[in-house]
Amino acid sequence: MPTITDVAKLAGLSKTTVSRVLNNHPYVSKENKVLVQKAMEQLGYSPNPSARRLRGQLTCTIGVIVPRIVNPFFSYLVNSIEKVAYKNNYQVLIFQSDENKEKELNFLNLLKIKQVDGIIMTSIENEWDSIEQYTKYGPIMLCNEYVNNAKVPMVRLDQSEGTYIGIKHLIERGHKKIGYCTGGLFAEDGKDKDRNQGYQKALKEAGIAINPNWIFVNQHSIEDGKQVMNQILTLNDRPTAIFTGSDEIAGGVMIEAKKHGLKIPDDIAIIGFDDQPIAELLEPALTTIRQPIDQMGEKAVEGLIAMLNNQEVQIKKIDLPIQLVIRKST
Amino acid sequence: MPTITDVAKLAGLSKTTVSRVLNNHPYVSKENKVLVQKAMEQLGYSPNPSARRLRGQLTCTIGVIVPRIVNPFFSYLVNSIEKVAYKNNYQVLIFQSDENKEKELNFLNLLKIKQVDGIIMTSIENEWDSIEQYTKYGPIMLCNEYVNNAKVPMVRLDQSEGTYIGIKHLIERGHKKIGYCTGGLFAEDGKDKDRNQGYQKALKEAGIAINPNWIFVNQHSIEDGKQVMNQILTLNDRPTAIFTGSDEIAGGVMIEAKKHGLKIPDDIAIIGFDDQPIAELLEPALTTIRQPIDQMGEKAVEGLIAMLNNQEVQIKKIDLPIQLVIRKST
DNA sequence: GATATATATGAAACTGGTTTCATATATGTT
DNA sequence: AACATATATGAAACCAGTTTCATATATATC
Repeated sequence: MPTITDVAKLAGLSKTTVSRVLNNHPYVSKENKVLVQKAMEQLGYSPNPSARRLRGQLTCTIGVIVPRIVNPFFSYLVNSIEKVAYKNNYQVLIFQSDENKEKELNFLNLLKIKQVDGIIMTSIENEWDSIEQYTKYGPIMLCNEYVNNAKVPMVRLDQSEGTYIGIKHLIERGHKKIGYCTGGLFAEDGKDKDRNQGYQKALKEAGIAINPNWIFVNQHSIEDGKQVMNQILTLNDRPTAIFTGSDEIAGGVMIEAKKHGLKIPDDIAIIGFDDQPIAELLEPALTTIRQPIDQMGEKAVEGLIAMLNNQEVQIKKIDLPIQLVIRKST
Repeated sequence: MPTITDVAKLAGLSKTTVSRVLNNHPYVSKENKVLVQKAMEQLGYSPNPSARRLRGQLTCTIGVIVPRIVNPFFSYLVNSIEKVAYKNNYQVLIFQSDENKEKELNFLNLLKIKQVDGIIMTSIENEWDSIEQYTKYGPIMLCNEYVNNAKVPMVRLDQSEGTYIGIKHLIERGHKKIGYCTGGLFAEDGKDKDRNQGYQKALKEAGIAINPNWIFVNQHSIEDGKQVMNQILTLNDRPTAIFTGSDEIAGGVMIEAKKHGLKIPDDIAIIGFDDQPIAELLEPALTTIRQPIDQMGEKAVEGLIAMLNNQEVQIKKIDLPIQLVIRKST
């Protein structure tokens, strides 16, 4: 591996001048700049990132925190993040928080020790106060999950509106008994809180009272969905429709409903969230609320890189469009 | 951020001794070792990885190459790799080759410039000859995809056997006209070649001739699966069963078959590969060949870390068990 | 008791870059 | 012409560690 010294020797100049060319400093003559560039090319030189890093500079790495990569929503998000990062010559360090507060802080610490230039958080486990202090070590961008009053940029969609149009769709189909799955019922901020608000708003508008028996908390996976359905089956007064909060939960609900001979959507209508590929594969195909995942990833990376380049951090909230995709399950 | 110098000062010793403690060198007295450890604890010291890296040592980062993270097979693999890596204090740099040779080489280059300690390749785009040269910069471990005669360790399962039991299962169900999807028909080595062999072996044993019209090359995604089904529909002489090579392709085949009124498995039997979560969600539930993904990821990371620790590189092939999961689609 | 070996420690050199500082020359201004 | 400023360059210090080398002491061997 050639070093900066090799390049300097070949070009007949000092390390300093080579470093200046490398970093686009002013005050290098055109002729010498060309000389250096030729020498670099001839040697196939590329600067050692560790050495640059040591001096407190670029690491060309961005960290991404996801709760679980196996959740297709997040693997699609990581996919688009990685693609845009690659185009911009950034590497992507991936990290699963596993919904564990300590793991999350461990990863944020990489900002402090200059292992990553910035971090995209697609989920948030800790209180915002604990996270905020890390922003002094490098930029943090929120994508998907968010904290409304946080002073960092965020890419998100209006979860309240998404849930509202989903529930409203069920009401328009004639349903009055609507089940509701949520990540957290008493969320004080962010996605779950906004979703809960959308749910309440839609019911209130239609003059429908909330039935606590039909609310299912802390739901995420296919397995959770199955359990929700089994819980519903034990009820005397059952909901005729259910809003699931993710296509995975919807899949679990559906498989278990069919197993017990229920017809979808006649006996129970199901609506998902995300519009993942499985939405189309399910039988009947799943009505769901589409999130523009690719766009979310793109905007997040572009925003983060912008923060890394412009010194002045702009705190922007980027809201993306939301869309109801009606298929056969409602 | 405290540095090694701060620790040395507080302990009243030299940087050298602190470094020795840090790296478990012999010849440090017990008393001084304790002194150093106490100082480190008191200061909340953690060594700067860039500085260590610069000296050509540990980066505590392993790279993982996947073709596409959105393929659930690979997101599950990455999941288990990340979990085991985290337990062992390693970070995971993720990289999508997108089935692009140049991108793959770009990533392997991180080994050369000491950005990662080692790399796990879950897919292989380039000829092995081009890849092999990178092994001199750091260990490469193959996981899932493999090159039989490569002199690097690999974690895999017997793809030939997997395909063989899958096809044999179809034959036992009375099928004689069996369609076959494959990544590459003329693969000279690795997974696809072995799968093709298993396919041929099963047919040969049953005295069934291969019909080239029923072979579909370069298949990977749900969309591909749909196209396969559409191609089948154009045939006068159609297969009565199809081996798909992945649950995703199987899903695509199934959705399209149902769309055209075919009954599964009566009109066409479908068998997948991987046993992904969707296998169970499909209607009818998918018969498939299970790959022990979690175990593959675990073994790959453990193997790579072993190579990084023991200087002597053991070239081991780890074969994992394979299993036919019979559901309703066959 | 003399010599060889194992244990223990620190000063200084080194890794590959970036940054600071000193210096030299070219250009602009009065 | 005298002085100020802009341009251009390199030597040396620096980042935070690791490694080499020199040296001192303790223990083992003959």
